[in-house]
Amino acid sequence: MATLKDIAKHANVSACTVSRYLNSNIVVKKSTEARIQQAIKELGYIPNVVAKALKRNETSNVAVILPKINNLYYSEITSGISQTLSRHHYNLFVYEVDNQNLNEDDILQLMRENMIAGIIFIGLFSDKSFQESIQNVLEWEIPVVYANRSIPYQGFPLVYPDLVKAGKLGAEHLYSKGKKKLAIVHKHLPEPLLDYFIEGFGQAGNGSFEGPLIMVIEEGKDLPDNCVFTLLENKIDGVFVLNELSAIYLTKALHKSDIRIVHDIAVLSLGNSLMSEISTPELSCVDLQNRELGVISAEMILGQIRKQEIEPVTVLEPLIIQRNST
Amino acid sequence: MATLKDIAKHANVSACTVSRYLNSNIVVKKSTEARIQQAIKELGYIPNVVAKALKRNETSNVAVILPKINNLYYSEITSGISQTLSRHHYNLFVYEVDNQNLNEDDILQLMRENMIAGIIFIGLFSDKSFQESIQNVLEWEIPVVYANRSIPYQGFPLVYPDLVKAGKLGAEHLYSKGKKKLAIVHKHLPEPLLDYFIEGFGQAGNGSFEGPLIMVIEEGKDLPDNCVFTLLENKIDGVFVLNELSAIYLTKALHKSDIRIVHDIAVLSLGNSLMSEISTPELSCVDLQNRELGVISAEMILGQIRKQEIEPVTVLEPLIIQRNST
DNA sequence: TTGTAGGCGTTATCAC
DNA sequence: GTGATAACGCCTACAA
Repeated sequence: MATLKDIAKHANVSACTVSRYLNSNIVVKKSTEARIQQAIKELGYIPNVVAKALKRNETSNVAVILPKINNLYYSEITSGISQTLSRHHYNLFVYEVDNQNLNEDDILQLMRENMIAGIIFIGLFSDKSFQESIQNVLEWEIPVVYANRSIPYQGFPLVYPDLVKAGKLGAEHLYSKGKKKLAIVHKHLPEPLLDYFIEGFGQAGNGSFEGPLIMVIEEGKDLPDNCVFTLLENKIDGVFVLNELSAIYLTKALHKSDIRIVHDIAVLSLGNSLMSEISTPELSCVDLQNRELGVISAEMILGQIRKQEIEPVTVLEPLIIQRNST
Repeated sequence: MATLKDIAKHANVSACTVSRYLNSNIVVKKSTEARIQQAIKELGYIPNVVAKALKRNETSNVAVILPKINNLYYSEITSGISQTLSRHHYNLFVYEVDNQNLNEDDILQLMRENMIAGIIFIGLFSDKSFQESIQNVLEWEIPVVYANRSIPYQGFPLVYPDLVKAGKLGAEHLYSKGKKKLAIVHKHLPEPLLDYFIEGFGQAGNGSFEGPLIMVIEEGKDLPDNCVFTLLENKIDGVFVLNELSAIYLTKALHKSDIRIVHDIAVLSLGNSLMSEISTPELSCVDLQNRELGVISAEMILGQIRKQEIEPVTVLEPLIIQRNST
């Protein structure tokens, strides 16, 4: 395969002239340019990005670390990242950590070996090792973004949806439909995250309503135990399910028990993937803007790579999507 | 950052000894090994994969080219690929071509610049430029797999589901439920692909039943025009929808028209993502084994990279999944 | 069992 | 405007 040197020889210039011309670092004479262009065409020159990376000590590769790519929640984000990176001529590595025998340290090792230009972590790392990994990443001083992780700022850039606002929007929406007794169903959400939603509920209705009933889904289950019974017993008429899939299962369970969705109990979901749209009834939801989250994550990585000042924390505004379950 | 040379110096050996030791090309003396290990630990050595790639003229990076990552159909396949590659210490580049201003030639250029070890194409490329791209790939002689593209063998490895079998299974399933007049609904499927299904229908029931009614969904629409009306008019009692999303929309449309799914019209879907499971009613489907397809694609790429003889064409056996729509 | 030296393809430095 | 030279970090004959 033709190299820069070959081009140089063929065009009767030095390799460095070709290099600088291609990287538009210099202006060359018209005649030189023509000869170089012709050589490139004739020899079918393909630049070697690997050699370039070695010399420059940086690649154009960004890695996304996520639990699972075959999950619309994560793949929406990833698609936003992919689109943004590609527009800036960066490549995207994807690493799934769920499936595989990869732990956080393995991943970091891999990143460094491959001279990754930046890393976007999506979702939750196992909390035990999280603090240590963070430490390693910070020491390494590589561009990094934690996407979709609603935690206090600890020295690395964050992008996440405003969960308090999500809670508030959700509660307000349900109240506005005339619902009085609300519940939150969540799938083993860590305490601090859940608290954001509860805080949002508190803000809705100026605190004049009582707090929501909290119901948790055990690991490996689709719904809380005795879910429908508990809802009825507590005379709940509006449920905010903090997980799209569970929201769907809930509507199924309610339907099976002949409880009318909306009229008897309204169900509001969180996240706005295709699943909400295709389920029956179509789910109203609080849209967390996942694609946008991906786009912003990528932009923040690129900003860091280019040594620009970036906003350390970006909080996205959730949106209410009205469909047929509320 | 510590390099191989640093390790060598620190361990009082030559760089080449360290290199060969790390690549397990030689056995070194116990004492040497100990010193090297210690040096690596003390200096925190991270191998530079980029330099290695330059020297060896090959990377461990495999690229997946697909239309859309935020689509369960493709992301299931991708997840299978990711898992397999990671087990063999290969990295995965993902390129979306749908979203972006990337055409086939841009992609190929990118692949070559980055010294990609192999490429997996998922799904359909625009047919105009497809033949040309193929030509380029073949000339380049890089490992490549076309996944999920049911076409005749043209010199490059293929993995795809047996669509004739899928059609046969689907028809047999519907017949076995007592359905007599079947229809196929497809979303602008290219002629040859559609013909596979029709052939499969022919094989079911030993040709003693009449051929299915073919209904096509126009670009940008969810269902064929006058879909329900046409089904009723033709007294169709079993529909095989060759697109999961459309199958869901069809059940919705039928429900809206007060037509009983299963009893009046059975709906069979193609593909077995989470969507089939969560829709109402839960969709029976022909499972195309997408994750398995990804796993095999990755294995075929790895086989080629390792210069092993590989099966040029792998055809996957579809499976019937019985749920509540048939 | 270990070391020496050259080169992979590119870019940066300095000179002209 | 252009060129010579060295260097990025690693691997691999070949030599010892």
